[in-house]
Amino acid sequence: MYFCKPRLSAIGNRLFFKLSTVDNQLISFTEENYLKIIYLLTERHNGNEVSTNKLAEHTQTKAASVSDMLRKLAEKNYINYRKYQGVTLTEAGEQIALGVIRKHRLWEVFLVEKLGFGWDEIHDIAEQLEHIDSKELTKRLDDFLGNPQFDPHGDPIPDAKGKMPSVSYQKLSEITLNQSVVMMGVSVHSPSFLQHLDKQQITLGCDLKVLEISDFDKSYGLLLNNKIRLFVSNEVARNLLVC
Amino acid sequence: MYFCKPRLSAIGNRLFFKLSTVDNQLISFTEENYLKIIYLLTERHNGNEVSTNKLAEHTQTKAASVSDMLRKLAEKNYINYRKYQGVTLTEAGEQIALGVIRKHRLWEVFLVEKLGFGWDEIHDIAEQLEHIDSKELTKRLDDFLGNPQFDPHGDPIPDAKGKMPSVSYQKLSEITLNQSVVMMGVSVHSPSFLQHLDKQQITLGCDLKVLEISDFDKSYGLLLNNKIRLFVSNEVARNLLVC
DNA sequence: ACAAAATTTTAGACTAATCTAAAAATATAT
DNA sequence: ATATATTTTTAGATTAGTCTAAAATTTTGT
Repeated sequence: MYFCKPRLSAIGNRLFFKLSTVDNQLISFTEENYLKIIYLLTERHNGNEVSTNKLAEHTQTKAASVSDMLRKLAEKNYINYRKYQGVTLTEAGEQIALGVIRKHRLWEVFLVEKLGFGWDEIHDIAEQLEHIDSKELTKRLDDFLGNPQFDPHGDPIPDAKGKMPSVSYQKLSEITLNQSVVMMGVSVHSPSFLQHLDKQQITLGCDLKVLEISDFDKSYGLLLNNKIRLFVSNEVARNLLVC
Repeated sequence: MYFCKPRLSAIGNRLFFKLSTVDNQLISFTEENYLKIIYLLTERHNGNEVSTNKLAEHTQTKAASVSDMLRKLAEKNYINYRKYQGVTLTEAGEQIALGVIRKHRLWEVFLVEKLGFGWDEIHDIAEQLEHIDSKELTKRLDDFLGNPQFDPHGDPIPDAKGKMPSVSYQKLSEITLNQSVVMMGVSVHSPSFLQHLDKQQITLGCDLKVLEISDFDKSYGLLLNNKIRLFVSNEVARNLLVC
């Protein structure tokens, strides 16, 4: 039999819950999560600082816990942190975040393409798989999947060096009357939203022509794949990414 | 964006590092590991109690830590524990252990069959993947792999209900002169042992005929696949499983 | 510009899982 | 059979990550 200490590891007296190594720095599972969330929220806020409260909301912890963690991440030089002013990632922090996001999105491709999961079922599983620590595994998985550039939600997959494929999506809600666009992604990944799209047969890659924009509620009348008439609320239109 | 609390979860004030749920009981990552190791050591010791020191050795912790954990696992009724007398698994504990072992071995098949890893490279990665908590994922992975009964080391894979395929392997060291056998598994998974076998082209499923057993050191002279003469030490012969 | 509201940080406490050192129980050897 | 050695457990401490409550800072509204 051959065992090894798998994901808990004691360094000196210190217990780390799942480690990965970047430049010989130990990164805990929890730290990876914070960095990933900071990356995604910064991206969503066009590069602006992310606030403690926003982080508390998305890590599902309390602001006090976030403050503690921010102090720690700042000490390790993963984030730029001025008290009360929110945070952004340093270069080092961004590389770690991109590594986690890369794994998350590759696993999502695996779950959909190889195991036949729906795009509404994969998030929570990928949330676990994204922390598996093996460079070689990530590389081989990437090759096995055919080096995909985008995940099943249309999100770009960073390459091994952390470089993101460039994307220039617009929201469907920004598209004007009679324009034809291709559905490229979603900006919300909640199962209920994705299932709503499934019901209307709106899938990645489908054609959408804007036939009508309601004056009343800004809902959209669409022609799907030059065949089917359908209507989506403005809420849906704001979360559909097209080009 | 859609986040969820992935693998750390607070119940009341309690922090769990990675949870899985069996009968609504929360099982931490660490508990899963202890149960798995108790299962494997009990199996190896023909159903006899496992000692605290043996567990400390295999969990890579100290005996004092093991004692603490045993108390906890006994409280939750995962193990039968009489102080100073070692432990065995209860039915509940065994089911959890078998679930972890099932995932470990399925992932090993995936790593070798789909990603092209060598059998000497997969243990540490599977050690992480075995804790991914999703019934549906395990089921789909199992189907994707063609419902394998054995992993790349020849170890049996328990089914979804925890039932192990029955195996009746013998050690090569128990085989008598001139017998022909098929290589079915290994009882040690260390990379160095597996690489040693690779060098000699000893693989799962190969034919081995015992041509010679040295009086001096009990090493074995073998005929591999009716073609190649080779010699293995008694140490190797004891860890090759055949039938 | 200042008071009130909101946000963020600090202080102090808790849990899981570990540790070391010491005490208790069991096993071994003469 | 008893002293010694080994193994196991207990006691007390530590760390990461969380919590609540209170204090500090920033933002907002008049």
